[in-house]
Amino acid sequence: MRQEKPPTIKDIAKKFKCSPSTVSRALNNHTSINLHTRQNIQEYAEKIGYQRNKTALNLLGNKTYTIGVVVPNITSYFNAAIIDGMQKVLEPLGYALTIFITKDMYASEVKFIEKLLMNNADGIFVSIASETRDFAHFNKVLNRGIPLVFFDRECDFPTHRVGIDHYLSAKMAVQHLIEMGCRRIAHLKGPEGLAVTKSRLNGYLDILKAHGLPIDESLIETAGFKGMKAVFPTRKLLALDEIPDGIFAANDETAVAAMHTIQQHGLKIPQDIAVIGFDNEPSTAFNNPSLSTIFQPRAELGEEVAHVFLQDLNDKTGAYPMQHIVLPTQLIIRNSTLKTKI
Amino acid sequence: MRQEKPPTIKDIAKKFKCSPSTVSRALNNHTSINLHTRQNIQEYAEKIGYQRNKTALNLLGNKTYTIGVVVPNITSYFNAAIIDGMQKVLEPLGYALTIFITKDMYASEVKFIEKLLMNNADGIFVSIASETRDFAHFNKVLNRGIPLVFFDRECDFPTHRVGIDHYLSAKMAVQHLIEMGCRRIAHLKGPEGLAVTKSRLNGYLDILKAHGLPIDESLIETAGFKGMKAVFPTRKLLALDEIPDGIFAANDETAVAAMHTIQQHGLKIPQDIAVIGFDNEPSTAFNNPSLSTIFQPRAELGEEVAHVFLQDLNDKTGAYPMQHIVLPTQLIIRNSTLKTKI
DNA sequence: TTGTAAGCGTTATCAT
DNA sequence: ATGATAACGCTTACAA
Repeated sequence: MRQEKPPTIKDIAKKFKCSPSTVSRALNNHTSINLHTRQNIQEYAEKIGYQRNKTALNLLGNKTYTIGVVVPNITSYFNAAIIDGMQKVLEPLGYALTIFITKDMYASEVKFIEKLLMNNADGIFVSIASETRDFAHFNKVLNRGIPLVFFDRECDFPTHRVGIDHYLSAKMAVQHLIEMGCRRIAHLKGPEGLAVTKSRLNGYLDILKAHGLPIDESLIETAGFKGMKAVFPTRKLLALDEIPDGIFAANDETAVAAMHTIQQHGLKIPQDIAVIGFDNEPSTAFNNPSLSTIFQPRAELGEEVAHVFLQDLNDKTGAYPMQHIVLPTQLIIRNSTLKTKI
Repeated sequence: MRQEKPPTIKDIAKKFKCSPSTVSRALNNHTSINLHTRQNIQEYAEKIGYQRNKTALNLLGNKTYTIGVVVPNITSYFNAAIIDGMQKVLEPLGYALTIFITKDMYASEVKFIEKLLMNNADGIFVSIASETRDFAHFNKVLNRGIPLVFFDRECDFPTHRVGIDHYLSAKMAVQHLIEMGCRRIAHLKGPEGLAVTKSRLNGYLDILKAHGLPIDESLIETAGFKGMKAVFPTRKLLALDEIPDGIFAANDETAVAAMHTIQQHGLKIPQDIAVIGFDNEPSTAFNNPSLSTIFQPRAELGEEVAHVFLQDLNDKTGAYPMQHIVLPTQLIIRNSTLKTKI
């Protein structure tokens, strides 16, 4: 059972006492090959379960049909759904997705890009690690002419980008809290060092200013993207002399953790404190209370990344312009912010 | 910028006016090569950013350092965390994980296995699709001597398997409900056609019997693994003349959806109905009330899969015995079942 | 210490 | 209609 080497084109050639090239052509259904032998060979190949060796093809054609996806994590619904969207578009075209998880570490990111280069990936999709400050490792990718697409997380590097408008979306979220009557709105920020964290913070600040509301530094805490990390910052908010009456959280995970912490504290949501999240993970509809949030079109994000890649790849002139695609988000109003009926 | 072909060993050879083999050996640090030229070549290679072409290596060595992971989905935290565990063990050893998402479709599963075979994957890990009844597509994998490891979902096919004891875990969960005073316990089953669904159902049935509790068919509903799909079955339970006082859900997602539905109905958890889930997704600790559940060691599951693969691969005799690894689960008691203090 | 040549599996070009 | 050969990038006996 072990050891059984897969049959090659040569094995078939021997069987038919013909040359490997004949077999190759027959298998590729070349009309130049005698219909009879062609069919015979095809049948036999089928019978013995012959399969083209893709590695050999790769070496020849310089195309691997492999795409590297470098992400901080895949356990967040958001990233998983994006990958889902990528596969939906790319798999039918014969591409396989190779996933590398950086855990937000710069060193891993660099290593994975190197690997992908060695493996001759046909394309590379990246959601930048939060640790990453230097982008030199991506220069090689560009120099090799490999399509490189960044998604979700923003960053300054001259390549394709697919994401949403974090600044605007933050504004939408906080604007909604204001409309619900909140006047003392806290922000549980995402991870330090991420451009999107800054963008959202700016959205939060600007919309407060626009409404003439004061900025209170003590209402701004860093919670990251993990629920566990949000508990302590939330407690700090609840320990303030004047507690907030609304919270804009970095994502749904932190929002849910914040809600739990608030409820543990004996306060009511949204009556005492309204909470809004970010992402619209499916489970948030089932929270108690259900969570208001900003919907990100994650599957579409993934599909769009794939499309940009394909267009770049198919562009013969090599002059495919850099894409910067921004998909619209959506305010989802549920019970966690519904202080008054609207 | 485009087109820049990656440098090959030949390019370096030309530069140094030596043969490709010399370069190859120098790059591999063969002691037979003059230390001086060896270093020169290495430096130059480094300088121009030379990287071995892995495709060529693959063709030579018949090893791709690629592992195919075939899963129903990656958006469930559970599967994502398993993949995480796999990467943790395998990536440092140079393996890359290629992910294929079947969406529980048999046809996709077959197609992906074919692909993986063509791509000369070094190993294949599978969580079987719920549609799959026939396992013929896996025979080729075994015949080619490619290590095949099934994980999570149970099924009858003679290959390695890594998972938990679903029967026993279900018993644990329901036993707990009984201990909390539940006497009319409903079961929201997982997807039809899955062996684990049956195993858990059997656990549920057997433990009820063991406690002398009656089996009521109307208390057994199919909810699948998706929250949305659990709402209607839960409503059916709530519409019964005699509603249940406890629910054992297929997983946390359905448990949370069930809780929400129950609360919408004006009932209290756990006072009116206790609810227990399965998996222990991190977010469930933050639910209101927090969700009791069965913890599955998902990361360890993934790591164990990787270890089994490695052992099989390294076994020169080809007689590595079939592994059937069962990892222990754990009852996590939270507020959704705490009718009385314990 | 270094070069030559064969080979991994396939296809394309050029002959025949 | 089919065969021989070179090529893809690299490694490794075997020679020198």
